[in-house]
Amino acid sequence: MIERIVNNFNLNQISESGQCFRMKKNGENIFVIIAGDQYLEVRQEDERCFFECEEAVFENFWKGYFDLDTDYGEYIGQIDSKDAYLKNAAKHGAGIRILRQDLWEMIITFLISQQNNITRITRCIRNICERYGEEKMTKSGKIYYAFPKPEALANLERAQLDACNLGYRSKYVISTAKSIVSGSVDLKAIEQMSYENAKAELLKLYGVGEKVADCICLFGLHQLQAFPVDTHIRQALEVHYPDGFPFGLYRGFEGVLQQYIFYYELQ
DNA sequence: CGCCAGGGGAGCT
DNA sequence: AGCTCCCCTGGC
Repeated sequence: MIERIVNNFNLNQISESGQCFRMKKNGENIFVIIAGDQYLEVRQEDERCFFECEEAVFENFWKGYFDLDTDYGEYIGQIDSKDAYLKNAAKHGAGIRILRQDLWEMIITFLISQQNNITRITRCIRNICERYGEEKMTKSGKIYYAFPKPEALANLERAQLDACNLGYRSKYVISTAKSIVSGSVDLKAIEQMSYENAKAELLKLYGVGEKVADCICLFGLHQLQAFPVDTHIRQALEVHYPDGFPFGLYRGFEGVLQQYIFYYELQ
């Protein structure tokens, strides 16, 4: 078990901020997170965090996954002192971090998220993992399921994904999986691209529009300048920034502020 | 180019 | 029963 003191890190807020749908609260301060083929339990007591894993796995995977080497206070400190709304939003969600999640998982996750709610998105993801992801076992004998590989989804019939509760999003997932498997869209290449180029490439995928592409850039590529605009964000910006959001003040970490606003508006 | 119906329900009040 | 859901595609 690894013990760490971390500032500006709150698993409750991260799990509620709607960026990760494979993080489950499992008791008062205990969270289970599945990422790729890894399984982790974390217990959090304010700034004290207890990660149930080996040192090497923590150093090589989870530390990066939770973005623990980044000081989010640096971002919050740069907020315009005259902007009371944004300051309050950041204060309210100061424990949020932008996780470094897998690109492929984020593509499918945010295809499913469109015109959908958190409860159902979580259920959809669980369904496809349990049916089409590889079954794994922890050292203590707990069964869990990895995220299905592109090949596993590309060969499905629409009805099989309909049964996972995806609705009309089934055809997007199958078509996108086919594009990845065939190599017409190259994920390894996208990981090396600038934000603009990566986004343009993602927009080639059937079912990926402006908003979903930005979510993928932010959560799957850690492109912090991506600023996904959904109906809630649009409304919030119209109310609090009638003359436009001051993107120029926050170059390079716009997406972090987007998360603070999104989480703030959620409450 | 702008507009908007339709997709297929399920979750929440 | 009605409204919403971190929308995108395709047709006009």
